[in-house]
Amino acid sequence: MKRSTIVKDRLADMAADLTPAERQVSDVLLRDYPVAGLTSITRLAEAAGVSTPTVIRLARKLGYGGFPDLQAALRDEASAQIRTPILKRDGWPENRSDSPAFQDFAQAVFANLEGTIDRLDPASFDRIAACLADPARHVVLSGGRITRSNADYLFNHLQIIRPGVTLLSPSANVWPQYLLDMGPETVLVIFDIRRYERDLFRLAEIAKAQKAEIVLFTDQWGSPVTKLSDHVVNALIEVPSSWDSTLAINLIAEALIAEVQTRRWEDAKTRIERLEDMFKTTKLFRKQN
Amino acid sequence: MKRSTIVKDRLADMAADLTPAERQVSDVLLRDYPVAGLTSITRLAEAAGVSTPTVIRLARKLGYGGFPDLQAALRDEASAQIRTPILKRDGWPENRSDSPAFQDFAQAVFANLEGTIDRLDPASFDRIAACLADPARHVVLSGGRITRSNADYLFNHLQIIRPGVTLLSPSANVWPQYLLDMGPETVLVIFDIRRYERDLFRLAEIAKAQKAEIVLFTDQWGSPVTKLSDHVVNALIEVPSSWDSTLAINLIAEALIAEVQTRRWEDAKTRIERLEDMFKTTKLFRKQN
DNA sequence: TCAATCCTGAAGCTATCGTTACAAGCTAGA
DNA sequence: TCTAGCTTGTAACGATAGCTTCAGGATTGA
Repeated sequence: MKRSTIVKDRLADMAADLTPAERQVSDVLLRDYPVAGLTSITRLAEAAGVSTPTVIRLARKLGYGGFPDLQAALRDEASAQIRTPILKRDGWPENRSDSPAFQDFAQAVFANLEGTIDRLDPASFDRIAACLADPARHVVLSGGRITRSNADYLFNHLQIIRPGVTLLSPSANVWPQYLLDMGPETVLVIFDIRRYERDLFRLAEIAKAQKAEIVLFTDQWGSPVTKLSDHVVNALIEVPSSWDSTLAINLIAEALIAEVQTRRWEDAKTRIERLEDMFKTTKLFRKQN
Repeated sequence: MKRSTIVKDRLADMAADLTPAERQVSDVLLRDYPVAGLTSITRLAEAAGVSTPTVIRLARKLGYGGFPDLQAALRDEASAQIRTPILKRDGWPENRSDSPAFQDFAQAVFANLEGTIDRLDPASFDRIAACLADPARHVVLSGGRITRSNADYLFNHLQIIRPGVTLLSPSANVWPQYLLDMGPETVLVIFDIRRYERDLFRLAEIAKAQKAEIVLFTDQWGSPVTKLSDHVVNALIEVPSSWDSTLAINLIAEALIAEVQTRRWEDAKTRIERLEDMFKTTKLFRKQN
């Protein structure tokens, strides 16, 4: 019989050959499997009411070199059990000829999206949506070197849904004039992932001093702006590339757009209809060219 | 702020106050959470590439008396996570109070991403990457009302990696001057999802007449530009919202960026280093403000 | 009852762990 | 450029873990 790599199976296989004291250890292990085995040998022995050598003898009987080996096996199992299914999804299309690099990349992105949703506080999401949906508030968006694209994306949609949306220019030297008009009714949305940008921090500082409400989209480590922010979205951004992936940020941005749109459906509807009309008009003009 | 008993939450709360080395530890912990923390402090430190005192400092910062305390907390969490019945582990993180709308949205996005990857022809992906990585080619990008953000995103990154990248202005009336310079060495990247834009089609027509190679990012139904394009990426964009989700387009764009970067690593490396230098210089300038 | 065998824990040893103290290195601001 | 403060790793230390040895105790069969 080939020896199973699963500790639980080995315990079952050897059950008949175990001594009473060893069985007590086995019981404790199985009661909170596999985490129970992840303490020190001393504590495990105490929990089972036996001595430490007994635990070692059990580990050896199961085919491990010693207790640390057994523990490593248990740790691997715990890890495998806890990992969310999407990570180890057997759903990855077989018979595909994607490069391993592409597959790794895609896997990482999925893990990031999942992890980001996992960390997102639903209540916080609601509050952000409420800010952005409030027509009385003025929304100002700003991003950094890379994240300006994300800011642009959110801006692009928000602007269609509601009035009073401004995208700050990437160059910081024109910001002061916008800062002039910021007050308690302003919602400042900042995108700042590593490497965090000093200018954005200063922007947040001044805006905060003027009582603006700050929404921050950042990475898992958190921009310094975090401590100035009223609402923070932490997105996972690491992928097997020398670039960071801002896909998770866009996911939340899109979800917010959908939510905001729902909240102010009546207003947005007419607004969009008017917009469509204008586009049609523009097109007519162009036909003359 | 009441201190959460969940290590993950504490990490998130403190994220902004962590030092770079501590962040590395945090990273390792979260990557295989919570099991990664169940080794010895030495191994954890090694895995994170830091020294053991750093791990202890992190543990203290999170409010634990020392590493063993932190580890005990992690073990409890691992135990709790594994004990929970297989609940709805399939797919959605358990015990979350997300609105159904948000869940539906996220589910749809995941389905879109998977479907998009599924439809993507690896060979085609490679050919597109080859075009974009070829320094002899000139890359021109253009998007529509919504997709200009996607074009901007790809532009933003490509520009850092390689020279000869141009983003067309959203206003079609300045396109002709760019069209003047298009030839067989030009790669024109067009983003066009419903509602497809006539201007983009004309742009493609003229570019095609001048022998430019055309790469098209579109939706599952296919923009009219398809018939003029040499390479087409069809992304799924439907979500339960009155908006379309361009997340799948960004996924492919990001994957392409990673691939292009890999292909021209040597060149890109020095280019990025020079860029970093310039940014540092700019910072020095800014200090005078 | 006795002897042979097996089971078990106490005691001690060594390697490793977790911790502390301190100094070098780095960064930010003047 | 220089200084103050922060960050980080090195080195040294007790404490603990994991392991070995060995002897007491239980069990079994004659």
